[in-house]
Amino acid sequence: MYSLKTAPKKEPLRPETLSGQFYYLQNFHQVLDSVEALYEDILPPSSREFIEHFRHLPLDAQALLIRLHSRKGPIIREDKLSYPEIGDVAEAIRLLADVRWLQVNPPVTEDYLLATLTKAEISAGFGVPQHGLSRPAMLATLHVTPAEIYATFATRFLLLTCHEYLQPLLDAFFGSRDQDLSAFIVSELGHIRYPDYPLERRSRRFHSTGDLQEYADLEDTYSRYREWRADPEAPLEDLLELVPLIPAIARNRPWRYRCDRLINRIGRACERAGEVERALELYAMSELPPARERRVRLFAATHDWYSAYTLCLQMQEAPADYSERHFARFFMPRILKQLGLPAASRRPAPRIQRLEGGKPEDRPELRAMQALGTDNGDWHYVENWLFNAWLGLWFWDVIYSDAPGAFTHPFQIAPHDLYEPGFRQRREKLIRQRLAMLEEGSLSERQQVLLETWQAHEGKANPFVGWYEGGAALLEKAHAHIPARHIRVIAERWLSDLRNHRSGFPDLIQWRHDGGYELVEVKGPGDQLRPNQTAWLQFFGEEGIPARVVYVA
DNA sequence: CTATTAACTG
DNA sequence: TTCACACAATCTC
DNA sequence: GATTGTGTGTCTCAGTTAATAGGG
Ligand SMILES: [Mn+2]
Ligand SMILES: [Mn+2]
Repeated sequence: MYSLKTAPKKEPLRPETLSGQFYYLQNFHQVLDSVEALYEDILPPSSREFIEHFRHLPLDAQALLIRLHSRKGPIIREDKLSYPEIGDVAEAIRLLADVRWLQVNPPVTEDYLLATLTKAEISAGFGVPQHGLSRPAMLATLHVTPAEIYATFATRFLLLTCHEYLQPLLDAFFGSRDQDLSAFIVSELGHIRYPDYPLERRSRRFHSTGDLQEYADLEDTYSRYREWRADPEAPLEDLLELVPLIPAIARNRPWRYRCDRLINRIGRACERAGEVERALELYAMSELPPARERRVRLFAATHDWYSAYTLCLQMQEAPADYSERHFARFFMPRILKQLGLPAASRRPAPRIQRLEGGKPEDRPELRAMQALGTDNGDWHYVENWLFNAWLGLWFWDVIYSDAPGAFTHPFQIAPHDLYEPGFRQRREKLIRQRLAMLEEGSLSERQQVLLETWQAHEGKANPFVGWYEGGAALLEKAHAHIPARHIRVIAERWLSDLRNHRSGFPDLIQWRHDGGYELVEVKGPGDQLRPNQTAWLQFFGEEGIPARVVYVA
């Protein structure tokens, strides 16, 4: 792989000697150092080799590789490179090509090459008219081979081929694919301020080379699924090819959720294409709702009432979440009827208040506020913001406390395991303390805690607190009007499933003159309660928390 | 020719 | 990419 | 009424540049 001529120099590049214009290379070296420190023994051998050889490349070659990696690609034209800080780009290209991390004029199909050419260039190069034609229309009439393109244009076409070595390093560093090297810049420029959390004793999110491989396979398959979705012409067969690529189900792995979500989405696509058997197979692999609901519906649609009954019964007795509980409750009577079994009596429909008033062009929530009037107190349109902000502040220190595998790099908005099962269990002691604090001390002391937390962290990126103007005042009101017991039981339910229980709160809240409060969910015509809203409303009813639904005509 | 969009940058 | 929502089309009861 | 799918607004870090679409 490495010829003598390009054999590594003895001394690796020392990133601390880099000047500011190589900021992006400094950042990448930080990634390498961090990943080596945390995951040295489980990195794939090819990635370890990559690191070793990368460190020994000359500065220009290192810099060019990272510059190219930050481009969209996949094909990049040499004549479009303008990097004054890199002295000899041609030499850097030669070095990268020598170690096979880069291909010059690679054997790819012509569409990748054409994507780098402008309409004017294509027109001039191949004599096709460009005026009045959209790009797709122009390309439709054009038939050229890659060889012809290479012969026609003077520039070289570059393709990075080190993705398979580089990606595991970035996966290991970020722990997910939703961030890239731009996180360094965005943070440095102050566009995003991250919360403070402990990084001194980092613990691993990946525990073996297999873990890293499995996660990479999942994400690669996921992006192929997204490509399939984006193309309306793509045949179902292309999608079905992905199914065997989905990693063997990794129970208790952090990426189980993403895995099951991908399975559910492919299953849904199969349903739309009429591939019921395929869909059933896929859903059977997934534990994530609505997999079981879809199976019950498909059994029902094919009149397999016995299978529908068996599965629906399992859902009823051990619902994975509110949506399964909700579905089993309303769908079971239908199945029982088909089987000739007696159905339990229907629950009475909740009483709904109908309101009229407000300007018809306004949003239903605003119309309801006007119609409800302010005789008993002011209304505020807070929806999910209020309780998430309140609880997000109260549990701020818990969320950003040390926990196994929670924090691995400096650009995290939340702990990696925020929405994973076991989030509470891993922080049980602290959570109990914070819950107990809710009903200890004086009202003003607790209010002080909230306000100080707001002031200390205002503006920092986080999953729950939106730092809106006037938000702190609303939270003070909430603290004064909502009894501590109400907050505590809401907190318990919120903590039990942060992903699902962070939404579904009622639209409006009223601070009543009598010191109390009331929650109101507004429904306009054509809108109905969603399962997560029903779940909270039912919970509020059980706990004696004042909440109702109003319908705006 | 102008408005919109995508890519790129720090 | 992700929601939360409004609304339309289609089918079933 | 139930179900499913679609579109919309919101939110993406902010600012510059080049390419494209589309109208006159
Ligand atoms: Mn709402
Ligand atoms: Mn509503």
